[in-house]
Amino acid sequence: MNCSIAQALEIIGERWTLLILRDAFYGVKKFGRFQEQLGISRNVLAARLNRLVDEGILEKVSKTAGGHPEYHLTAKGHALQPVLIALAQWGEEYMPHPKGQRFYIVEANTREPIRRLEPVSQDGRALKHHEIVSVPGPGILHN
Amino acid sequence: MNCSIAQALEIIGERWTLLILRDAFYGVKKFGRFQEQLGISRNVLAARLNRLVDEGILEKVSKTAGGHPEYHLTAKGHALQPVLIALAQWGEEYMPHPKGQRFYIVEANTREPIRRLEPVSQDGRALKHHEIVSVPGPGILHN
DNA sequence: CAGTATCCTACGTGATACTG
DNA sequence: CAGTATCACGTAGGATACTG
Repeated sequence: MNCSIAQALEIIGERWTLLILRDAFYGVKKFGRFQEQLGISRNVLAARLNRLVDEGILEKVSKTAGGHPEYHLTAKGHALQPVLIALAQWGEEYMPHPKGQRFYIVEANTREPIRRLEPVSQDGRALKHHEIVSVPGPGILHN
Repeated sequence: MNCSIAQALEIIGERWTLLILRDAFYGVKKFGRFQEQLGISRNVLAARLNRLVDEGILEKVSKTAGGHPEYHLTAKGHALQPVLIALAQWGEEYMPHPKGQRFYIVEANTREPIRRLEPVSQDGRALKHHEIVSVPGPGILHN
């Protein structure tokens, strides 16, 4: 399916994958930490990590201080942050915890919550969902 | 798992679901159109649509002009647009089609491409991935 | 056209045991 | 600790036939 969303989901649409990446953004790097955080079985975790390394989303760093390998987000991996933020904000808004926000995504320096992620025009105006359309480009037209 | 990302994925993490929603954003409303667009089997499509209606993401409208039911995005559904945009932009950037962009997401009026989705601080500064952290809120602390 | 019901298969997942 | 190998299970998915 020639669609960037479908292509993206081919990789990160697998179960567990986005949760692994969520933890990676939280700073988790070691196999065992992922495993205990997620409660995922070891073989599946290994498969997912390998896949993410193959796709260039994580980088396996073998020569670490402790002698144990670590998994680091690459630039391609870091570029997924908006996806996770969008998911988190949607989840907080429409499936809230009764006691309030589970997490605040804040600016590291000021500790101020960031804005809700929203589409903006080139000149910086926020766009409502009906002000947006998608139009075919060369990648679709020339098959 | 008490995490807004995990909660969100519980619903929209199922295979096909985000592709169904992508088509819904493209304006697809009828069962048959979804089916032919996606090449999904009818029973699975029916299950997914029902789930999305149950979750308040789609609304089933039975009294239409043609007499056939339609599925419309609700506010909760429209709120997922940033997720899809983030996925699409990531896919276009890191898994590009050799002939160029498959789609441009543009402002409806001007036909100008929108900006890349990015986290911004309250006062509107763009934030790099390392300038962002997430801190626990009441929904986590009080279990 | 818009589903539902049934069957069958394949794959994803977890549990466990094993290795370096 | 960081995996790999194997097995056993459940379920998601497609195909097909049927219904209003």
